[in-house]
Amino acid sequence: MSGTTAVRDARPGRSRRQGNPTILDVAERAGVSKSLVSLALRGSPMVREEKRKAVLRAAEQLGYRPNAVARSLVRNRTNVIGVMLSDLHNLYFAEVVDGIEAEALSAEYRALINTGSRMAEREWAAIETLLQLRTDGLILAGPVLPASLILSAAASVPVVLVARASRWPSVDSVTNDDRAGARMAVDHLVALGHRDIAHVDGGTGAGAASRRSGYLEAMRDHGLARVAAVAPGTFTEEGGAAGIDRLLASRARPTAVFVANDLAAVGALHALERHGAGVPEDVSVVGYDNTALAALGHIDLTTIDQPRREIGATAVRLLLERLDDGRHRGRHVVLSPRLVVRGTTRPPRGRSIAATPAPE
Amino acid sequence: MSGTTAVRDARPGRSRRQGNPTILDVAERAGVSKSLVSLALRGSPMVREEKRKAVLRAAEQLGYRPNAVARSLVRNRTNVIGVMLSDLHNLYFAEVVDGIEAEALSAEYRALINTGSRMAEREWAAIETLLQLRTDGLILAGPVLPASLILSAAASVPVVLVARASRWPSVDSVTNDDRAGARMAVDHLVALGHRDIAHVDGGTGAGAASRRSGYLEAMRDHGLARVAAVAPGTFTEEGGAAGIDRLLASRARPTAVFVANDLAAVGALHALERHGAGVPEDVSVVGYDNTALAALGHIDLTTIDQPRREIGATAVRLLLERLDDGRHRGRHVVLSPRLVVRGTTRPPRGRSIAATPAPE
DNA sequence: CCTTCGTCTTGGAACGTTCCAACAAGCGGC
DNA sequence: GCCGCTTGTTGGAACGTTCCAAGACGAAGG
Repeated sequence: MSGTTAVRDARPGRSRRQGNPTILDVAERAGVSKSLVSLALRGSPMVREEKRKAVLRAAEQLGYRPNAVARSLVRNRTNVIGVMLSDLHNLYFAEVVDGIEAEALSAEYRALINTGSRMAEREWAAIETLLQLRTDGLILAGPVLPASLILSAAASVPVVLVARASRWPSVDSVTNDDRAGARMAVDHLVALGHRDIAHVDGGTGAGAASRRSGYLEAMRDHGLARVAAVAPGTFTEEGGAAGIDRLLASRARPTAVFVANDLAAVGALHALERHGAGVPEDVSVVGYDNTALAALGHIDLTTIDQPRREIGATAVRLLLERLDDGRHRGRHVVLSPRLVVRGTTRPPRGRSIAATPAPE
Repeated sequence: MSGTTAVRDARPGRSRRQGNPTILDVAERAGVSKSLVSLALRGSPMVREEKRKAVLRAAEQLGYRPNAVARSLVRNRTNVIGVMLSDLHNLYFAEVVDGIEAEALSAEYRALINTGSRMAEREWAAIETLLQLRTDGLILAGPVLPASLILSAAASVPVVLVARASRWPSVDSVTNDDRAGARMAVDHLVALGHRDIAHVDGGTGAGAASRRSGYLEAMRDHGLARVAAVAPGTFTEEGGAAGIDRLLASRARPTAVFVANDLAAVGALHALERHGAGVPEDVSVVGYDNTALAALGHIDLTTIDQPRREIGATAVRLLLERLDDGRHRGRHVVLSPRLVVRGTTRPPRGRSIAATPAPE
């Protein structure tokens, strides 16, 4: 216990006091070799208790912080999962990221997010950055990139697609069963007594095609193929409003509308209001995604919920399967949606309802 | 031009065909030294055109991708700005990040995001990760961390606070002039003819205190101190609704309410509806933040806009000042908000209005 | 023909870790 | 009194870059 008479100035010239302290500074102060410091800090059982304490104390005193860059270089592994988010403004992805982070954390990985503002070029730049940083795997959430680029990324690192289907063996994917979700929406409306049910679709948006065909299938199955009507729209507020405008311009007002996502549904709500149609008295509306928007009391939208956290968690698990278990076959997971009934749907006028009829 | 008879198998044993190609593989294929490859790829003017082409071609053929990890290690600089986002679910930050990315990109930096789910502990973990990755600077967006931890991060890397004020010289900050914003809201309502203006506040949320005192000051300046009323709330939908409930329970209905943020304002809208008060016929409502929510046609909320992109861009610029110019004094930038008039405000009943009076 | 000077090009050191083979010391067994 | 084993500890090599001092090679100047 001779105290602080450490080896200290072993190197006469430069005293190593510049920049962040390294493992060597810790070693010097603790009076051991750099290797032992490395061992001790990583909690190896091969280190004598006494030395471990000395190392920990020295590290603490110096404010030592491991250099992940150096570590990654030698280990050839970063323990980082790169997440390319096509759109930060879409709340849908926020919860997916929650799932990603939780699952990654529990496997000793960190998630780093880079975004691509819905532009293919920016998305590729984001991915390129993550690849150069040598992230161990990549999760692409809602990319609008051409498939060729996705495949080229997958050539150097495991890639999982979220909210975009993949058929390739080298790229896994996690998607929602949008077709089934659309059927749920129609089934719900039919069960309430609606027959004249229209659809405002999402154009070329992710999942829009499946939702459209799910709608058409369900209508057919209920013997309503003849009244089925699809108005073109987009996944935006304006798209939903424009869809309603077009719908009402071309035909009699339906008693219910299934809109391709929540944001567009809110646009539809507003457009219906403009056209003097009350929701839900005159027209019932169903959205899709169950975003925070739908849950607002002021909007209170019946919608289809996607298990977003689960989607994110699954994406990480798929990545880890390739990373840790060395899987090579492609896996394409499809998760099931769920109907969430709120205030924008009710039986059409003239149909009684089991519960207390609305007073007004 | 003897073609492809490259030096190739200089190393007899291992043929270097494993993992990603390195600068050495490129050098071998191009028949030059690793140093020249490094120079050529970075666009040095000291490289003869002929060799540059050879290097570029070899790199292309091998699918070479620079290893940012190795580069960072030797340069002791990553060219990465770490962004700790307290809450991915808050759309307010999405646009701040847009500003950050745009500005960072134009300075040859990339932004990497890590999130902290509004929990101090998670936030610190996120920051620690970014520090271990040796990001060149840190932007903390809306942190709920204790100041001591912020300061300890600032000891090793430049730190800029967004949406949280700093007085410390070692930590810069970019905030909005919330006090001025609140005054704008009150001024607008007073100009419309309102006198009985209440406030639902944001509790301990970021900026809530300034907004509250801005409201009180403005009321005083207009000689309305006696009718000023503050109902406690939070920055959530429920908080806004609860604030209205409390307000109406304790006093006569005001003709206008200024709510501390948009989300709470939407909650207030819903609560007023519940209480049978029409907006804006009976009560005018002003929110704060001008989130996408406020702009929805169906909500159409008058609100105070913060220059979010500008806030993000400014944060990056502050960081670069420390990084490139070596500034050491603290800078605390305060940006000005702007009133956005939409459909939830109008003159109180009985007051005429210059424009066409609403027909109903 | 030898210097000197520019223009290119090169090998070696460094960055801060981890990994590995090797070593030191103690200890029991023969 | 040496062997082998276990338990700790160590220095050197490696990871893939960048940086730097120095080398190669002509061309120009004496």
